[in-house]
Amino acid sequence: MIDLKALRENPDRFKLGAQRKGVSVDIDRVIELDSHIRSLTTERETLKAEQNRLAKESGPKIGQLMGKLKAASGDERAAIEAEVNELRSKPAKLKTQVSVFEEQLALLEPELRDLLLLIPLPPDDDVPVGTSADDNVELSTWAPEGYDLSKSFEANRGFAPKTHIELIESLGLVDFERGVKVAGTRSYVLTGDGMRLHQAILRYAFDRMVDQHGFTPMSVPVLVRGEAMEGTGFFPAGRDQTYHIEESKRGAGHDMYLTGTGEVGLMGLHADEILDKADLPLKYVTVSTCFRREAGAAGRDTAGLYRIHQFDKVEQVVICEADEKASRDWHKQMIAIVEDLLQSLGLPYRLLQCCTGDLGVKNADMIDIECFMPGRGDLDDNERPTGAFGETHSASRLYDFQCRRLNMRYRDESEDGKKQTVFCHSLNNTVAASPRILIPILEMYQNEDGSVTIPEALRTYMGGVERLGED
RNA sequence: GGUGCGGUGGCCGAGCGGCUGAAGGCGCUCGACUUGAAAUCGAGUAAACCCGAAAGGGUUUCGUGGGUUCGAAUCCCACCCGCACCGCCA
Repeated sequence: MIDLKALRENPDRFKLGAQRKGVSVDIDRVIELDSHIRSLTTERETLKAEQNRLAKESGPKIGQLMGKLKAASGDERAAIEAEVNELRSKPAKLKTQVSVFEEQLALLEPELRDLLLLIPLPPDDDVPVGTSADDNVELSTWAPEGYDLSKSFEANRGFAPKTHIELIESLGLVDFERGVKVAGTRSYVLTGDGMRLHQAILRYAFDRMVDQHGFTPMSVPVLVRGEAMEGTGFFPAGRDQTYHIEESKRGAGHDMYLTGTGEVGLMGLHADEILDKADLPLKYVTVSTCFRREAGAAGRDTAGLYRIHQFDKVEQVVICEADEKASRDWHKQMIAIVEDLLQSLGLPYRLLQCCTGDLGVKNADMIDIECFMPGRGDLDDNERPTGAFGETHSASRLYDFQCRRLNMRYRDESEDGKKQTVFCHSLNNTVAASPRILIPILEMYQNEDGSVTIPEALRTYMGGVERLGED
């Protein structure tokens, strides 16, 4: 949720932001509704104040008169009754007047709310303007000693790489056929060492977050109420991407949704809370199963483990004070954590500055981290892939966009010493999403004989196994 | 699935038609005492929105929505959520 006051003061900033993000939303209508609602509100409140005043004034009088009435009779009685009726009628008149305004407001307020939910957070000025992923900007690359990203995998290693799909098949790590049998397209079953490697990377990443980076480990619901989806900014825009459990159709009180990221559960934890400033920043890590419908991605990445409906992800979330510098610093730190992890695994990667058109409604800034996948990319003359980077991580900086929607605040003192409540800032970043991360691991660690070496860091999580596919 | 109970401020908890934006406690802030701290004592301390340069004023909010009433945290209705016990069960 954006700040309505800020929009009122500077609508152009939000118009430009929406335009740069490629989101079409009628901001002029929002301004019109807002000013209309405010003038109606003022009138209603004036009447209401008068009504309250009268009620306070005439209440005791009515009480007194009613007392007298008991003892009175004849003309005196009639006079008292008339006076009581008079006293009662004034507030009643106001009440009908108030209800006229209330009816009008009841029509306009939901419209404003619905529109507000659609207005994107304007991208920061230092985010490059662009319309699609093609306009994203590479910031840096990293590769382990002895691997030169400017050369092909074959030039580096002396043999042509197999794709992760080929390696998976020959090593028996995944059963796609049976996955599809059980759950349909884009489903899979990790088998044997495939499942073990999947668990190994998740646990390795999770443990590092807790042990080395001091994040608080959490388990969170992946089946959540709509409020959590809306609060985190995934609704209404991302409804299509979300599995919807229509429990209300079965008589339950409300529907449920399967989350596409642990971010939803983690951010939902403190919704509607006023936090203690001393408790910030909150640093949470969770590992959760993620569900994505991948609507609109029909035909893209249909083979292999790249684009699937269900996966597991270690996710980091930071909730910090409302300070741009703090947000920016945490963003860098959270990216550094991932770089450190990837370097410990010896996986080549690059940092990609997402352009405005690739940000989504809730981000001010987003850095994607892409691992190098030798089995991806365009095909060469021999119909073999030439290798390409593939997104494995995404680091978002959201300012107070989510915390406004979630109503997550903390107490602070303003410069003049006054106490106030402030919306927190939030950030999130992938730590490791598997099985997608298995793609670069398998493809980069493959050997000429078709075996795959287990990265050293993961071996303790693999019962000491050093190599898959060894005779 | 059955039965019972309940949802009040940052937290706990009282109130059960007007004097209640809400007792009391905890927490927090400031002050006194103290070499300092603890303890103790005193004062203060809800949120959102609107008007205002500010001082200040107004409206709303006791789960949500509707109703009764001159007036509702308090009465009525519907809904949501939670807890306890029983049944079933990983």
